[in-house]
Amino acid sequence: MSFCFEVLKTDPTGARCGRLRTPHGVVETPVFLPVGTAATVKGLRQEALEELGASLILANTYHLYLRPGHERVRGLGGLHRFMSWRGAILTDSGGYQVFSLADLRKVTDEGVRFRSHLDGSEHLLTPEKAVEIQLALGSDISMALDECIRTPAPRAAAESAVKRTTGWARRSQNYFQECARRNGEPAQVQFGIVQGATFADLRRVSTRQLLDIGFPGYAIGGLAVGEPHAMTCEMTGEVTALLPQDRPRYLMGVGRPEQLADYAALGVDLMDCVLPTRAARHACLYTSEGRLLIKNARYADDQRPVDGHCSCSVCARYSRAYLRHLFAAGELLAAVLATHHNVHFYLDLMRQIRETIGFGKLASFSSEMHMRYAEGPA
RNA sequence: GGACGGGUGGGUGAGUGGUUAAAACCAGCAGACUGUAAAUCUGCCGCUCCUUGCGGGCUACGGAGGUUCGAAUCCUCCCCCGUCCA
Repeated sequence: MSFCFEVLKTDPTGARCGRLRTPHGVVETPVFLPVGTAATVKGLRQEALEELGASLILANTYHLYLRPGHERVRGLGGLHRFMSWRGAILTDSGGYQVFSLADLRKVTDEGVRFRSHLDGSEHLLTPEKAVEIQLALGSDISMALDECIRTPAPRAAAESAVKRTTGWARRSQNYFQECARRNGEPAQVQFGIVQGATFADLRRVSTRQLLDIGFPGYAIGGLAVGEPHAMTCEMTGEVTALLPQDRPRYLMGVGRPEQLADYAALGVDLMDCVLPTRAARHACLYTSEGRLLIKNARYADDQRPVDGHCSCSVCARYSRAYLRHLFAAGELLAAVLATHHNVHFYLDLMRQIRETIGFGKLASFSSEMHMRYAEGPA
Protein backbone atom coordinates (compact mmCIF):
# COMPACT_ATOMS: atom_id res chain seq x y z
CA MET A 1 0.00 0.00 0.00
CA SER A 2 1.57 3.21 -1.11
CA PHE A 3 -0.66 5.26 1.17
CA CYS A 4 -0.72 5.22 4.88
CA PHE A 5 -1.35 7.66 7.65
CA GLU A 6 -0.09 7.22 11.15
CA VAL A 7 -0.40 9.43 14.19
CA LEU A 8 2.93 9.73 15.97
CA LYS A 9 2.22 12.16 18.78
CA THR A 10 -0.85 13.71 20.31
CA ASP A 11 -1.41 16.77 22.43
CA PRO A 12 -3.94 17.34 25.23
CA THR A 13 -5.58 19.94 22.97
CA GLY A 14 -6.46 17.29 20.41
CA ALA A 15 -3.61 18.19 18.11
CA ARG A 16 -1.61 15.41 16.57
CA CYS A 17 1.63 14.96 14.73
CA GLY A 18 1.44 12.43 11.97
CA ARG A 19 3.07 10.99 8.94
CA LEU A 20 1.28 10.66 5.65
CA ARG A 21 2.97 8.39 3.16
CA THR A 22 2.20 9.07 -0.48
CA PRO A 23 3.59 7.75 -3.75
CA HIS A 24 5.52 11.00 -3.90
CA GLY A 25 7.08 11.15 -0.52
CA VAL A 26 6.32 11.38 3.15
CA VAL A 27 4.35 14.32 4.48
CA GLU A 28 4.85 15.37 8.08
CA THR A 29 1.61 16.64 9.55
CA PRO A 30 0.19 19.07 10.48
CA VAL A 31 1.20 20.37 7.09
CA PHE A 32 0.57 23.50 5.10
CA LEU A 33 0.00 23.14 1.36
CA PRO A 34 1.18 26.03 -0.78
CA VAL A 35 -1.45 26.65 -3.43
CA GLY A 36 -0.46 26.03 -7.01
CA THR A 37 -3.80 26.31 -8.77
CA ALA A 38 -2.53 26.31 -12.34
CA ALA A 39 0.29 23.81 -11.77
CA THR A 40 2.51 26.50 -10.36
CA VAL A 41 2.83 28.10 -6.98
CA LYS A 42 2.78 31.63 -8.35
CA GLY A 43 6.23 33.16 -8.16
CA LEU A 44 8.12 30.06 -7.12
CA ARG A 45 10.10 27.58 -9.16
CA GLN A 46 9.81 23.97 -8.12
CA GLU A 47 13.45 24.17 -7.04
CA ALA A 48 12.45 26.88 -4.60
CA LEU A 49 9.60 24.77 -3.23
CA GLU A 50 12.09 21.98 -2.64
CA GLU A 51 14.48 24.39 -0.94
CA LEU A 52 11.62 25.54 1.27
CA GLY A 53 10.78 21.98 2.20
CA ALA A 54 7.28 21.83 0.76
CA SER A 55 6.16 18.22 0.75
CA LEU A 56 2.63 18.59 -0.56
CA ILE A 57 1.12 21.24 -2.80
CA LEU A 58 -2.36 21.90 -4.04
CA ALA A 59 -3.47 22.14 -7.65
CA ASN A 60 -6.89 22.72 -9.13
CA THR A 61 -9.08 20.39 -11.14
CA TYR A 62 -11.25 23.04 -12.75
CA HIS A 63 -8.42 25.32 -13.83
CA LEU A 64 -6.23 22.54 -15.20
CA TYR A 65 -9.20 20.99 -16.98
CA LEU A 66 -9.80 24.29 -18.78
CA ARG A 67 -6.11 24.86 -19.43
CA PRO A 68 -4.04 23.02 -20.51
CA GLY A 69 -6.63 20.23 -20.36
CA HIS A 70 -6.44 17.06 -18.26
CA GLU A 71 -6.02 14.79 -21.27
CA ARG A 72 -3.04 16.80 -22.39
CA VAL A 73 -1.53 16.52 -18.92
CA ARG A 74 -2.18 12.77 -18.93
CA GLY A 75 -0.50 12.53 -22.31
CA LEU A 76 2.50 14.40 -20.98
CA GLY A 77 2.93 11.88 -18.21
CA GLY A 78 0.72 13.27 -15.49
CA LEU A 79 0.84 16.42 -13.43
CA HIS A 80 4.00 15.56 -11.47
CA ARG A 81 6.00 15.03 -14.59
CA PHE A 82 4.35 17.88 -16.46
CA MET A 83 5.32 20.42 -13.83
CA SER A 84 8.43 18.58 -12.71
CA TRP A 85 7.36 18.29 -9.11
CA ARG A 86 8.69 15.33 -7.17
CA GLY A 87 6.65 15.94 -4.07
CA ALA A 88 3.04 15.08 -3.43
CA ILE A 89 0.06 16.83 -5.00
CA LEU A 90 -3.47 17.23 -3.76
CA THR A 91 -6.04 18.39 -6.29
CA ASP A 92 -9.07 20.36 -5.30
CA SER A 93 -12.18 19.24 -7.12
CA GLY A 94 -13.56 22.53 -8.35
CA GLY A 95 -15.98 22.82 -5.45
CA TYR A 96 -14.43 26.10 -4.43
CA GLN A 97 -15.08 27.49 -7.91
CA VAL A 98 -18.76 26.86 -7.25
CA PHE A 99 -18.30 29.54 -4.62
CA SER A 100 -15.74 31.86 -6.20
CA LEU A 101 -17.18 31.82 -9.72
CA ALA A 102 -20.75 32.13 -8.49
CA ASP A 103 -21.68 34.50 -11.33
CA LEU A 104 -20.49 32.08 -13.97
CA ARG A 105 -22.12 28.84 -12.92
CA LYS A 106 -25.34 27.06 -12.25
CA VAL A 107 -25.58 24.21 -9.74
CA THR A 108 -27.97 21.31 -10.16
CA ASP A 109 -28.03 17.85 -8.66
CA GLU A 110 -26.35 16.58 -11.79
CA GLY A 111 -23.33 18.85 -11.33
CA VAL A 112 -22.13 22.37 -11.97
CA ARG A 113 -22.49 24.09 -15.30
CA PHE A 114 -19.70 26.63 -15.67
CA ARG A 115 -19.19 29.29 -18.26
CA SER A 116 -15.44 29.45 -18.63
CA HIS A 117 -13.87 32.64 -17.34
CA LEU A 118 -11.27 32.20 -20.09
CA ASP A 119 -13.36 32.04 -23.25
CA GLY A 120 -16.99 31.86 -22.17
CA SER A 121 -17.43 28.26 -23.28
CA GLU A 122 -19.81 26.06 -21.30
CA HIS A 123 -18.64 23.08 -19.24
CA LEU A 124 -20.47 20.63 -17.08
CA LEU A 125 -18.49 19.50 -14.06
CA THR A 126 -20.09 16.47 -12.47
CA PRO A 127 -18.73 14.43 -9.58
CA GLU A 128 -17.78 11.74 -12.08
CA LYS A 129 -16.07 14.25 -14.35
CA ALA A 130 -14.10 15.63 -11.41
CA VAL A 131 -12.90 12.11 -10.58
CA GLU A 132 -11.95 11.49 -14.19
CA ILE A 133 -10.00 14.75 -14.43
CA GLN A 134 -8.13 14.14 -11.20
CA LEU A 135 -7.25 10.59 -12.20
CA ALA A 136 -5.91 11.94 -15.49
CA LEU A 137 -3.88 14.52 -13.62
CA GLY A 138 -2.57 11.75 -11.41
CA SER A 139 -2.57 13.68 -8.16
CA ASP A 140 -1.78 11.79 -4.97
CA ILE A 141 -4.90 12.97 -3.22
CA SER A 142 -8.08 13.93 -5.01
CA MET A 143 -11.15 15.58 -3.61
CA ALA A 144 -14.78 14.66 -4.17
CA LEU A 145 -16.76 17.46 -5.79
CA ASP A 146 -18.64 19.47 -3.17
CA GLU A 147 -20.87 22.50 -3.04
CA CYS A 148 -19.12 25.28 -1.17
CA ILE A 149 -21.42 28.12 -0.15
CA ARG A 150 -20.81 31.54 1.35
CA THR A 151 -21.24 32.01 5.07
CA PRO A 152 -23.26 33.13 6.80
CA ALA A 153 -25.86 31.24 4.79
CA PRO A 154 -29.55 30.63 5.42
CA ARG A 155 -30.19 27.26 6.97
CA ALA A 156 -32.11 26.04 3.94
CA ALA A 157 -29.16 26.77 1.68
CA ALA A 158 -26.81 24.96 4.04
CA GLU A 159 -29.11 21.95 4.24
CA SER A 160 -29.32 21.81 0.49
CA ALA A 161 -25.53 22.06 0.13
CA VAL A 162 -25.02 19.24 2.62
CA LYS A 163 -27.52 17.03 0.87
CA ARG A 164 -26.01 17.68 -2.50
CA THR A 165 -22.44 17.31 -1.25
CA THR A 166 -23.24 13.95 0.32
CA GLY A 167 -24.91 12.74 -2.84
CA TRP A 168 -21.96 13.87 -4.87
CA ALA A 169 -19.54 12.24 -2.42
CA ARG A 170 -21.30 8.92 -2.88
CA ARG A 171 -21.23 9.24 -6.65
CA SER A 172 -17.58 10.31 -6.51
CA GLN A 173 -16.60 7.25 -4.58
CA ASN A 174 -18.66 4.90 -6.70
CA TYR A 175 -17.10 6.24 -9.83
CA PHE A 176 -13.63 6.25 -8.32
CA GLN A 177 -14.03 2.57 -7.44
CA GLU A 178 -15.50 1.77 -10.80
CA CYS A 179 -12.47 3.34 -12.47
CA ALA A 180 -10.22 1.30 -10.19
CA ARG A 181 -11.96 -1.91 -11.18
CA ARG A 182 -11.77 -1.01 -14.82
CA ASN A 183 -8.24 0.38 -14.99
CA GLY A 184 -6.52 -1.02 -11.94
CA GLU A 185 -5.87 0.61 -8.56
CA PRO A 186 -4.81 4.21 -9.06
CA ALA A 187 -1.90 5.69 -7.12
CA GLN A 188 -4.39 8.10 -5.64
CA VAL A 189 -6.74 8.34 -2.70
CA GLN A 190 -9.93 10.34 -2.61
CA PHE A 191 -11.13 12.47 0.28
CA GLY A 192 -14.71 13.46 1.00
CA ILE A 193 -15.66 16.98 2.06
CA VAL A 194 -17.88 18.00 4.97
CA GLN A 195 -20.20 20.97 4.47
CA GLY A 196 -22.89 22.48 6.72
CA ALA A 197 -22.03 26.18 6.83
CA THR A 198 -22.21 27.51 10.40
CA PHE A 199 -24.79 25.04 11.70
CA ALA A 200 -23.28 22.62 14.17
CA ASP A 201 -25.97 20.00 13.71
CA LEU A 202 -25.63 20.15 9.92
CA ARG A 203 -21.88 19.79 10.25
CA ARG A 204 -22.44 16.66 12.35
CA VAL A 205 -24.97 15.29 9.89
CA SER A 206 -22.64 15.91 6.99
CA THR A 207 -19.74 14.27 8.82
CA ARG A 208 -21.75 11.16 9.69
CA GLN A 209 -23.00 10.81 6.16
CA LEU A 210 -19.45 10.91 4.84
CA LEU A 211 -18.33 8.44 7.48
CA ASP A 212 -21.06 6.09 6.26
CA ILE A 213 -19.62 6.26 2.80
CA GLY A 214 -16.13 5.89 4.21
CA PHE A 215 -13.11 7.77 2.90
CA PRO A 216 -9.37 7.38 3.54
CA GLY A 217 -9.33 11.02 4.59
CA TYR A 218 -11.83 13.76 5.35
CA ALA A 219 -11.88 17.41 4.47
CA ILE A 220 -13.77 20.23 6.10
CA GLY A 221 -14.93 22.69 3.51
CA GLY A 222 -17.04 25.80 3.36
CA LEU A 223 -15.23 27.54 6.19
CA ALA A 224 -13.20 30.74 6.32
CA VAL A 225 -15.54 32.11 3.68
CA GLY A 226 -16.94 35.02 5.66
CA GLU A 227 -17.61 33.83 9.21
CA PRO A 228 -15.54 34.92 12.22
CA HIS A 229 -12.54 32.86 13.26
CA ALA A 230 -14.24 31.64 16.43
CA MET A 231 -17.03 30.19 14.32
CA THR A 232 -14.53 28.51 12.00
CA CYS A 233 -12.98 26.89 15.05
CA GLU A 234 -16.32 25.87 16.51
CA MET A 235 -17.43 24.19 13.29
CA THR A 236 -14.05 22.54 12.81
CA GLY A 237 -14.22 21.17 16.33
CA GLU A 238 -17.68 19.75 15.74
CA VAL A 239 -16.36 17.80 12.79
CA THR A 240 -12.98 16.61 14.06
CA ALA A 241 -14.66 15.33 17.23
CA LEU A 242 -16.52 12.81 15.09
CA LEU A 243 -13.73 11.84 12.74
CA PRO A 244 -11.67 8.69 13.30
CA GLN A 245 -8.20 9.21 14.75
CA ASP A 246 -6.50 7.17 12.07
CA ARG A 247 -7.59 9.20 9.06
CA PRO A 248 -6.12 12.53 8.01
CA ARG A 249 -8.27 15.65 8.35
CA TYR A 250 -7.94 18.49 5.91
CA LEU A 251 -9.30 21.94 6.72
CA MET A 252 -9.66 23.57 3.34
CA GLY A 253 -8.61 27.11 2.57
CA VAL A 254 -7.11 28.28 5.86
CA GLY A 255 -5.71 30.43 7.19
CA ARG A 256 -4.00 33.47 8.61
CA PRO A 257 -0.71 32.81 10.40
CA GLU A 258 -2.16 33.35 13.86
CA GLN A 259 -4.95 30.86 13.15
CA LEU A 260 -2.91 27.87 12.06
CA ALA A 261 -2.07 26.69 15.55
CA ASP A 262 -5.75 26.88 16.51
CA TYR A 263 -6.68 24.55 13.70
CA ALA A 264 -3.85 22.19 14.55
CA ALA A 265 -5.10 22.18 18.13
CA LEU A 266 -8.49 21.08 16.85
CA GLY A 267 -6.91 18.02 15.29
CA VAL A 268 -6.47 19.28 11.75
CA ASP A 269 -3.66 17.67 9.77
CA LEU A 270 -3.73 19.46 6.43
CA MET A 271 -4.36 23.12 5.58
CA ASP A 272 -3.92 25.18 2.48
CA CYS A 273 -4.36 28.85 1.75
CA VAL A 274 -3.58 31.34 -0.99
CA LEU A 275 -2.83 33.97 1.61
CA PRO A 276 0.96 33.66 1.87
CA THR A 277 1.40 33.70 -1.90
CA ARG A 278 -1.24 36.28 -2.75
CA ALA A 279 -0.36 38.61 0.12
CA ALA A 280 3.27 38.37 -0.96
CA ARG A 281 2.42 39.55 -4.46
CA HIS A 282 0.50 42.38 -2.85
CA ALA A 283 3.48 43.44 -0.75
CA CYS A 284 2.29 42.03 2.57
CA LEU A 285 5.05 40.09 4.29
CA TYR A 286 4.67 37.88 7.32
CA THR A 287 7.32 38.16 9.99
CA SER A 288 7.93 36.93 13.50
CA GLU A 289 6.88 40.43 14.62
CA GLY A 290 3.67 40.53 12.64
CA ARG A 291 2.61 41.74 9.23
CA LEU A 292 4.92 44.06 7.34
CA LEU A 293 3.56 46.12 4.44
CA ILE A 294 6.78 46.50 2.55
CA LYS A 295 5.53 49.25 0.23
CA ASN A 296 5.22 51.67 3.14
CA ALA A 297 7.46 54.71 2.80
CA ARG A 298 9.04 53.97 6.18
CA TYR A 299 11.03 51.09 4.66
CA ALA A 300 12.62 53.09 1.85
CA ASP A 301 15.93 53.38 3.69
CA ASP A 302 15.63 50.33 5.91
CA GLN A 303 18.70 48.15 5.47
CA ARG A 304 17.45 45.40 7.75
CA PRO A 305 16.17 42.11 6.35
CA VAL A 306 12.42 41.60 6.19
CA ASP A 307 12.62 39.53 9.36
CA GLY A 308 15.76 39.43 11.46
CA HIS A 309 14.74 36.09 12.92
CA CYS A 310 13.99 34.45 9.58
CA SER A 311 16.28 31.81 8.14
CA CYS A 312 15.06 32.05 4.56
CA SER A 313 17.41 32.82 1.70
CA VAL A 314 15.68 36.12 0.98
CA CYS A 315 16.21 37.44 4.49
CA ALA A 316 19.79 36.22 4.37
CA ARG A 317 20.58 38.44 1.44
CA TYR A 318 18.17 41.27 0.70
CA SER A 319 17.10 44.40 2.57
CA ARG A 320 13.67 45.86 3.18
CA ALA A 321 14.78 48.89 1.18
CA TYR A 322 15.53 46.69 -1.83
CA LEU A 323 12.26 44.77 -1.57
CA ARG A 324 10.35 48.01 -1.28
CA HIS A 325 12.12 49.35 -4.32
CA LEU A 326 11.27 46.24 -6.34
CA PHE A 327 7.60 46.60 -5.46
CA ALA A 328 7.59 50.33 -6.19
CA ALA A 329 9.17 49.65 -9.56
CA GLY A 330 6.73 46.85 -10.32
CA GLU A 331 9.56 44.41 -10.80
CA LEU A 332 8.76 40.69 -11.12
CA LEU A 333 11.46 39.86 -8.63
CA ALA A 334 9.42 41.60 -5.94
CA ALA A 335 6.77 38.90 -6.17
CA VAL A 336 9.35 36.14 -6.36
CA LEU A 337 11.27 37.21 -3.28
CA ALA A 338 8.19 38.10 -1.26
CA THR A 339 6.50 34.80 -2.08
CA HIS A 340 9.61 32.87 -1.18
CA HIS A 341 9.75 34.57 2.18
CA ASN A 342 6.06 34.15 2.98
CA VAL A 343 5.95 30.48 2.03
CA HIS A 344 9.04 29.94 4.11
CA PHE A 345 7.29 31.69 6.97
CA TYR A 346 4.23 29.46 6.71
CA LEU A 347 6.20 26.24 6.37
CA ASP A 348 8.45 27.23 9.24
CA LEU A 349 5.42 28.09 11.33
CA MET A 350 4.07 24.60 10.72
CA ARG A 351 7.43 23.13 11.75
CA GLN A 352 7.17 25.04 15.01
CA ILE A 353 3.63 23.82 15.51
CA ARG A 354 4.70 20.22 14.94
CA GLU A 355 7.51 20.66 17.44
CA THR A 356 5.15 22.16 19.98
CA ILE A 357 2.62 19.35 19.76
CA GLY A 358 3.00 16.77 22.46
CA PHE A 359 4.22 19.18 25.12
CA GLY A 360 0.93 20.84 25.97
CA LYS A 361 2.17 24.24 24.87
CA LEU A 362 0.11 24.69 21.77
CA ALA A 363 -2.45 26.92 23.48
CA SER A 364 0.15 29.41 24.67
CA PHE A 365 1.84 29.27 21.29
CA SER A 366 -1.48 30.15 19.72
CA SER A 367 -2.28 33.05 22.03
CA GLU A 368 1.18 34.47 21.47
CA MET A 369 0.59 34.35 17.71
CA HIS A 370 -2.75 36.09 18.07
CA MET A 371 -1.14 38.83 20.12
CA ARG A 372 1.64 39.39 17.62
CA TYR A 373 -0.75 39.67 14.75
CA ALA A 374 -3.17 41.91 16.59
CA GLU A 375 -0.42 44.52 16.70
CA GLY A 376 1.25 45.87 13.61
CA PRO A 377 4.85 45.07 12.75
CA ALA A 378 7.63 46.49 14.90
C1' G B 1 11.10 89.44 -38.84
C1' G B 2 6.51 86.54 -40.52
C1' A B 3 2.68 82.31 -40.26
C1' C B 4 0.52 78.84 -37.52
C1' G B 5 0.07 75.73 -33.01
C1' G B 6 0.40 75.63 -27.81
C1' G B 7 1.06 77.06 -22.33
C1' U B 8 -4.30 73.24 -17.18
C1' G B 9 -3.14 70.58 -10.35
C1' G B 10 3.93 66.42 -8.95
C1' G B 11 3.86 64.24 -14.51
C1' U B 12 1.10 63.05 -19.17
C1' G B 13 -3.35 65.14 -20.59
C1' A B 14 -9.22 66.04 -21.07
C1' G B 15 -12.07 70.20 -20.69
C1' U B 16 -13.83 75.94 -25.32
C1' G B 17 -19.19 80.67 -20.61
C1' G B 18 -22.27 78.06 -15.25
C1' U B 19 -23.96 71.06 -11.49
C1' U B 20 -15.34 72.43 -12.30
C1' A B 21 -10.96 72.05 -6.80
C1' A B 22 -11.24 70.90 -12.58
C1' A B 23 -12.07 63.85 -16.44
C1' A B 24 -8.72 59.93 -17.18
C1' C B 25 -4.12 57.74 -16.57
C1' C B 26 0.66 57.82 -14.04
C1' A B 27 3.43 59.01 -9.79
C1' G B 28 2.73 59.54 -4.35
C1' C B 29 0.29 57.91 0.48
C1' A B 30 -2.57 54.28 3.09
C1' G B 31 -5.47 49.83 3.36
C1' A B 32 -7.65 44.96 1.98
C1' C B 33 -6.58 40.00 0.62
C1' U B 34 -8.33 32.74 3.90
C1' G B 35 -9.75 25.06 -1.02
C1' U B 36 -6.46 31.94 -6.57
C1' A B 37 -11.22 34.95 -12.74
C1' A B 38 -6.30 38.52 -7.86
C1' A B 39 1.59 40.97 -10.25
C1' U B 40 -5.49 42.38 -7.97
C1' C B 41 -8.90 45.56 -5.63
C1' U B 42 -10.26 49.90 -2.45
C1' G B 43 -9.64 54.77 -0.28
C1' C B 44 -6.89 59.46 -0.11
C1' C B 45 -4.18 62.67 -3.19
C1' G B 46 -4.26 72.30 -3.52
C1' C B 47 -4.29 74.79 1.48
C1' U B 48 -7.20 75.59 5.63
C1' C B 49 -11.33 75.80 9.47
C1' C B 50 -14.95 73.42 12.12
C1' U B 51 -20.51 71.51 14.71
C1' U B 52 -16.68 65.99 9.62
C1' G B 53 -21.13 67.80 6.10
C1' C B 54 -22.93 65.48 -1.01
C1' G B 55 -20.05 71.73 5.27
C1' G B 56 -17.41 76.81 5.35
C1' G B 57 -13.24 79.88 3.76
C1' C B 58 -8.96 80.73 0.73
C1' U B 59 -5.87 79.80 -3.49
C1' A B 60 -5.63 77.61 -8.59
C1' C B 61 -5.82 76.48 -15.39
C1' G B 62 1.62 81.29 -18.16
C1' G B 63 1.10 87.01 -16.44
C1' A B 64 -1.76 91.59 -16.21
C1' G B 65 -6.14 93.87 -17.41
C1' G B 66 -11.20 93.56 -19.42
C1' U B 67 -16.35 91.62 -20.99
C1' U B 68 -20.16 88.98 -18.06
C1' C B 69 -24.77 87.82 -12.84
C1' G B 70 -20.82 84.04 -13.74
C1' A B 71 -14.32 82.84 -17.17
C1' A B 72 -9.59 77.44 -17.46
C1' U B 73 -13.09 78.55 -21.36
C1' C B 74 -14.59 85.16 -24.74
C1' C B 75 -11.51 90.02 -25.69
C1' U B 76 -6.74 93.10 -25.23
C1' C B 77 -1.67 93.47 -24.17
C1' C B 78 2.61 91.02 -22.43
C1' C B 79 5.87 86.59 -21.35
C1' C B 80 7.34 81.80 -22.64
C1' C B 81 7.51 77.01 -25.79
C1' G B 82 7.09 74.20 -30.53
C1' U B 83 6.76 73.77 -35.92
C1' C B 84 7.28 76.01 -40.54
C1' C B 85 8.65 80.33 -43.81
C1' A B 86 12.30 84.27 -44.49
